[in-house]
Amino acid sequence: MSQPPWQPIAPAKPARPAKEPLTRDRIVDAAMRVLTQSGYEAVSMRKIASELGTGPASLYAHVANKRELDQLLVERTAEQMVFDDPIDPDRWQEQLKATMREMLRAMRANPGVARAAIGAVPVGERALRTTERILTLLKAGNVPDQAAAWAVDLIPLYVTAVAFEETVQSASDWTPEDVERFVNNLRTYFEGLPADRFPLTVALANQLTSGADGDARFEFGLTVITAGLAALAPTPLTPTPNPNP
Amino acid sequence: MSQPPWQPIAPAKPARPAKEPLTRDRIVDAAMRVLTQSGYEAVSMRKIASELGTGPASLYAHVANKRELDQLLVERTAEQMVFDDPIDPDRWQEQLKATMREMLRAMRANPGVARAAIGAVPVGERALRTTERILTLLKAGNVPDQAAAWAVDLIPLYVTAVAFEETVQSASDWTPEDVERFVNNLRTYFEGLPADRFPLTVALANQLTSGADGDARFEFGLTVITAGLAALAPTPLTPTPNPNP
DNA sequence: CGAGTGGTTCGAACGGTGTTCGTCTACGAA
DNA sequence: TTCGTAGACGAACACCGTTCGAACCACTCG
Repeated sequence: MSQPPWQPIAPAKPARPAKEPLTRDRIVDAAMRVLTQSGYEAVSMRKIASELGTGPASLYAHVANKRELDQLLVERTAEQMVFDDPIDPDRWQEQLKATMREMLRAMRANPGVARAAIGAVPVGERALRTTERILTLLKAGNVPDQAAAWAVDLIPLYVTAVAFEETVQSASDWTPEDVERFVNNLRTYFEGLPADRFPLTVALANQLTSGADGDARFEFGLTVITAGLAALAPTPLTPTPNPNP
Repeated sequence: MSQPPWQPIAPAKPARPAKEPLTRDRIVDAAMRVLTQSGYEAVSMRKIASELGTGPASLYAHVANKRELDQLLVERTAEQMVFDDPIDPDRWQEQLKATMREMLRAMRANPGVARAAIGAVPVGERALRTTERILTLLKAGNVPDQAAAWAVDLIPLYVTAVAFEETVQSASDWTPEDVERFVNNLRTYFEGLPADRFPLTVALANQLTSGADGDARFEFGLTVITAGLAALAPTPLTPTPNPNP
């Protein structure tokens, strides 16, 4: 009872005023706090509970299990994605890339949530806006319906996989120097391979180990996927000098 | 000293006859057994140890930690991939797809290994052959060096993500009927959305929920990635009826 | 031959995890 | 006021990865 009353300045708030009872929202809030501060590995029922000043068993009245809580975290992350750029059919490829960049940004802002997202079908309110936006952009690009629908699966899968990969390697408490040393070792390892059996791996050792630091690889994936989708359009609307009937 | 001499009946056995000592290989063998039988979640140091008739502490003389063991499982899986198709530059796109299919096949044969593979850089002997093969195929397709090098990252990432997604949803002990029911519910959910805000999601509800069963979605990803990579070639060697200068 | 020595084996334990059980409490309805 | 019930929660269960320290074993060196 040492807790002060959490009344906001205006007491006319619709929510409960004192000794705030546990709710789903408060639990997800606490989980997000732990997630952004300490990463996914640290998000345990115990830590969330202690963050709320209670025990782990209390959470189970509002959340079925940790998987469900993970799903809620994914939805929270989806809610943080903002797509305010009005759709311009002529720039659909660039806008699709920007959409994917925004998805990655939101996932990076909540390190570790990708792990929960990779197997989850997004059915939440805001995730649907992402789906609708992707479909609209692909429609603008004249991509066939079935292809567009499957792209709705492919695109989040790629973005999530990239985010997950990043969190996995950042979770192993490596310093940037460690990463650089590892990459250097990897390059010299590639260069030292028997050139008769792995000629291209040896020759491209530099390229293989470049871009490990940041976004270049992700941008490459964006380019590949966007170009691949564009190639599925029966009549390309892209600025190709192609005077089609 | 109560231990009797462990000589077997026939002393001419080629393998070690008695009380086989722990080795890395035997540990990985046991881990693979657990993995294929019970999935990744079940692969614990304790279970592996008891499979070998010992305690978990014994493993640490041969394996640094569980992450290293995971890496070894990934390498084992990579060793199971067979690429005996001689490279034919004219069919590089189809052969690239076949390579990715083989990667998925091997990962499916070891359910759960994808989870260990998704954050791991493949440096093992056999994983290098995959790398070399991908590079060779992309070279045949006239893909630029840096693009080919990054594709070596992109392609396993996609295949692994697909495999991981599959294992996640199969790990949640759903029967095929459950999956079908879930997909049906999802479709009616999409169909029932407000059509003014999610017009395309409603209209494409059927396509969005199709192909959940098997390989259609994976094949779609292959097509997109391959086409996207082909588009990066400065002078396309693909059979496109494009009389370019 | 005896003494050391360095690597394996492994029981026990530490500190963590998700989850369940059963008790208790507090509040709205009757 | 009493009752019923939903939520809170301490305690416990069955796991997990990992470490410690003692026994053990096959060697080599003196």
